[in-house]
Amino acid sequence: MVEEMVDALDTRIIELFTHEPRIGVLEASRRLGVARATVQSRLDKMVSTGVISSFAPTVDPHALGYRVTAFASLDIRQGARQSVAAHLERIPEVLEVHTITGQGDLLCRIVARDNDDLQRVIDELVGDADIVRTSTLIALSTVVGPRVLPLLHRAETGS
Amino acid sequence: MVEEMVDALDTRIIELFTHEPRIGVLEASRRLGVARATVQSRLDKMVSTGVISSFAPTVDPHALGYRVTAFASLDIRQGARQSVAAHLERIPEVLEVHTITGQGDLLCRIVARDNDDLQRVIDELVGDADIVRTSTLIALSTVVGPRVLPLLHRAETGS
DNA sequence: CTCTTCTATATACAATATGATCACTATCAA
DNA sequence: TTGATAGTGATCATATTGTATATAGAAGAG
Repeated sequence: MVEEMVDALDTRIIELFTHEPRIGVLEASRRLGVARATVQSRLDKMVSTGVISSFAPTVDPHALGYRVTAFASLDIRQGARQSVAAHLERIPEVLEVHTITGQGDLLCRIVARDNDDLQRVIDELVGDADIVRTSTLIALSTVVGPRVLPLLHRAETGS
Repeated sequence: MVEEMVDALDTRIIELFTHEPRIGVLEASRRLGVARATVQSRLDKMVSTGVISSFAPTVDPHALGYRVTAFASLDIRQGARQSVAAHLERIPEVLEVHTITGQGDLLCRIVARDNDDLQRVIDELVGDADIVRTSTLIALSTVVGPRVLPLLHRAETGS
């Protein structure tokens, strides 16, 4: 797969739909001063190349009552990655797991309703015998929210 | 703010729009066997309560050529959190920053085009004199993708 | 320089979805 | 019993969509 290029128009389209997702293609084309078909085809292209991976609604765990976010780094037994991954996948509070370099083997992003609940989740997490050691960092606050728009600007052709 | 409840219909609506975001409210109501106004009002409610935080398109940094994801934990000088946060915010490759408990003070999710580029980003990152120490974990692979649907099911009323 | 290809544009049209109501019903709790 | 809340099914005018076409300009290959 080759690196996909985006230009200023692509960026503007994504920004517009990021801020006002419900406007529709026609209204977007009016706002951007281009033809409807242009917006249409740009969107299609970005979806097909994977730059836009989805238009799925973003669900906020916080609003669901999951107020605590934590990062758990797990040391796992040699060769047990597959089974541990399957174990983690079964826990809904585990939102994301990465294999990593460095001291731990896996880094998980987890959420819980509160600190007590976090303990429960961690207990469930380490309930796999192949997990040797864990260390947990609780996220106290979010300083820079999840974002990609600045990156998109940097990736833009000619910048 | 009170914890927001979701029921099975809410979950099905979100799932449907997650898998086929472009179907529209009418088609969704047909698929789910409920009235259009019901889907409409459920969506409106979930947006207003924040359960659905947005319908923004999801941009994939990987497709933009940012193939490396890393987590950097930063120790910062006492009382410099504000200025460091501002510094980090200026770096597009920094996608997310959390204040954390434990050894580090801040945890950042960063991306870069490749390993060399990651070095550049880290150099830029630590270019703030208030950053005392950093340790970086490179994400080698994603074992469990970012997800919230399983959590949504757990949060569902009566489960 | 010329040919080819790609992209954007303008326009058209039928089919469909939207937003906004409304009246009616069922359910639940006080 | 009385409200209050939610879902239903219906209507309506209007706007958007999906799809197609022909054209013009720009960029790249030879």
